[in-house]
Amino acid sequence: MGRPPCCDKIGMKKGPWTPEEDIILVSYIQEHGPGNWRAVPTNTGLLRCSKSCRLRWTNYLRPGIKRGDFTEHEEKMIIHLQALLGNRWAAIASYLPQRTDNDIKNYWNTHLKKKLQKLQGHHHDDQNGKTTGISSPSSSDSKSISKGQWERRLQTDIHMAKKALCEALSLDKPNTTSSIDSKPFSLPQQTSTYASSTENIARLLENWTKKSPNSSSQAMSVSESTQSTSFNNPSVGLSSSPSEGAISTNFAGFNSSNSEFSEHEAKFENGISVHHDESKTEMPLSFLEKWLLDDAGVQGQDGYFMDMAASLGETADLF
DNA sequence: AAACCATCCAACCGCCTCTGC
DNA sequence: CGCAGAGGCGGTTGGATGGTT
Repeated sequence: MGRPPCCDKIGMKKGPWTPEEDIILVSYIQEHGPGNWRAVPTNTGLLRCSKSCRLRWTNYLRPGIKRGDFTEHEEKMIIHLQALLGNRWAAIASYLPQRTDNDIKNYWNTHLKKKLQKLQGHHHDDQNGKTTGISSPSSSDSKSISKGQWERRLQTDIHMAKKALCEALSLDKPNTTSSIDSKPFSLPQQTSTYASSTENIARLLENWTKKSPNSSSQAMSVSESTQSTSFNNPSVGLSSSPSEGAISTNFAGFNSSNSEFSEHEAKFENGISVHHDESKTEMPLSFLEKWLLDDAGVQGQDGYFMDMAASLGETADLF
């Protein structure tokens, strides 16, 4: 409307983030926690708008982000969830805590959409144009879905989510400290998530030093000014050195004060797996994952899920 | 080796929702 | 209740990179 975009401010920088900026941002968030993004540029001196800072954090610097190729398991999850939720990438991302909504969106647009379109075309040839593609609520097919049907879907969606949560909470591992409030995360998780962040920074610095060797010392002075442990050591988060304890504690406090992250993690602590290592696909399926991936399970639901099963069963042929 | 094309993905933009006053 | 500001989200863009001709 009348309100100018925040990035219209004079002097605001745009474009790719430099490692220096990343370090400043991470250092600030480590100290103050994410949130109050409006204050970030003013308090850090970053010439970035609040939105840009938030985006950079959530999509790139946030701990626990897994980068690289999507696993087959993740692909399936995305396809199923997209069919279920439509292009609600943030919602889909909440089921894949290691991936950002932007990543999922990009992956969908560049890989999965094409894959499914190809498949859809195939089925059109095979079955005389019978609608066999994914049944996305946001797709053109969804226009034929009545409002009532859509509401039922939504209700079922909520019901299933509730059920999943209940089951996850009640059937959860007996020895887990189910008290989220007492201590949200175990230490290894913290260190591991921190390691991810550290690795992000380390990777950045690595690339950065290749490009501009002179600026690395600058970066270190920035990071050293706010924390004793250097960011450019990827092993820091994984090690069990005494100094790591300080970092872990730091990030423990950081996590607990981080509504976005801690909430995100807490959501998945019970039942819905949170794995910060690369062995995610090897882990046993959670209830929800089973539900998402098991077409037979889907078929037991109402008409929507019958439709889902029909369409998803075909998408499953992809793999 | 150079030009062209396709793909990827980080970042931006604009709209919507939520919250506080 | 209405308004304004901040955060969040989804769509889109454009630069970088890799592959092909």
